[in-house]
Amino acid sequence: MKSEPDEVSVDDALAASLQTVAWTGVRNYQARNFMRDSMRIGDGVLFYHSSCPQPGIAGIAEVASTAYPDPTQFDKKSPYYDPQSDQEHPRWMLVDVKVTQKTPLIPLSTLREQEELVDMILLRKGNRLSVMPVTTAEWNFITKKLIKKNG
DNA sequence: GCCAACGTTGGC
DNA sequence: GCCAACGTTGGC
Repeated sequence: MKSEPDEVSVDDALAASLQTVAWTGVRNYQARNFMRDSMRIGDGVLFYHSSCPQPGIAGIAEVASTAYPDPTQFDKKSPYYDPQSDQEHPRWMLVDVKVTQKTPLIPLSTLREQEELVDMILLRKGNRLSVMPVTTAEWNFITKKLIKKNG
């Protein structure tokens, strides 16, 4: 899951109550569908920092809620306000995300060097999804091989 | 700031 | 249903 650290970084999430943040602002149907249809509480999440000086994986998190309507779509003062959505039929859904571990940053350039990750959706040319699935093999490689356990 | 790639919109 | 125009994403 991608977040711009200027908006919500791993540190911001760790500082939040229960180290949990609502994943507001997703306004892409495919990304929404992944949250709405494919996520289960406890699923692992790679917390990715995008649109910043050092894009890359910055932490490990987990899905902390089932999907529910993104409140910012109804907030006229929010940059994510969507006048075409309505309370009875919310267009945008989100999940809560709980950060469990801040990791040393794994830069995008490092991810691209890994033979095991050539098929990652995140790394596909032109990919613009902010929420996308990770395979078990990719997850294991990243969390067990790339992320050095401290100590 | 640039620009490739993509998603959405809307006329037809 | 097609597709041009437009707006956005996001790395560089």
